[in-house]
Amino acid sequence: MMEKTKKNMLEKKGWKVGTTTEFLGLSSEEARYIELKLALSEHLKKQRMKQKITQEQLAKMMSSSQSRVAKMETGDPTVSLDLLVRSLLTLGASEKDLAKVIAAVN
Amino acid sequence: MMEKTKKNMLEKKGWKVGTTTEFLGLSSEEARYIELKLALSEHLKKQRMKQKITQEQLAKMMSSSQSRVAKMETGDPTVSLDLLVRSLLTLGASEKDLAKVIAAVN
DNA sequence: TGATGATATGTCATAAATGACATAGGATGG
DNA sequence: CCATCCTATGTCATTTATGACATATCATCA
Repeated sequence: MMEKTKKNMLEKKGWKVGTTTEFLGLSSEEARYIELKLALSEHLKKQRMKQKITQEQLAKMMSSSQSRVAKMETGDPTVSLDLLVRSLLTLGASEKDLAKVIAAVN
Repeated sequence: MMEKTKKNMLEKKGWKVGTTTEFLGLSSEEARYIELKLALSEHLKKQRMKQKITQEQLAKMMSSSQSRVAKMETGDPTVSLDLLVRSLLTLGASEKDLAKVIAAVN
């Protein structure tokens, strides 16, 4: 469950989150959507490191840039789910892998 | 597994897919990414209908428009994963629900 | 110390996605 | 037949995401 400090942390990162009350209510779609992205974000970083690949290399594999990969991994709000998923697929993730990460969010 | 006719169908819908050989090879990331979107797309339509909600109503719930919901459900290539996922969350899908749909893709 | 490699942050022009609107197509009842 | 309701398709101005670049921060090691 998300607490107030998490909301602050997210806003510091640049996320535009709704009111605190709404935010603290039983997970709005918005909050859950953000949590989903962050979960994929973390997983991406772990997977990339596990494979001993640099951001630069991953960027090249998917025709992106190092800076964008960095943003993906730091949970920058300008990064889309699309890009996160494509990154994971590029790293060899299976549909089941993705599903596992997503199912673990809450 | 995707066959040639599927590639044609996708291109008719407006998807820009790579070469046939690449496409028919063991699922490129691109193809898998597209299949993922289509799976969510279909699930969205099913869920919305199951709940007896019109595209117009769903659109209002998520501050979108009927035409965009239609595009989501018909697999229009201009629709993002983000929007598909947010739609499903709006319809009350749980993370496990999403995971299930994704895990079933192949 | 500083040099080197990796990651983070800021900015920007371009590309892509979005909501909105108009309108077409389709089904169902009257 | 034709209203009425719903869905699909096309288009477009605006918003948002993207790759690219510069530069900053950080860690490791000689």
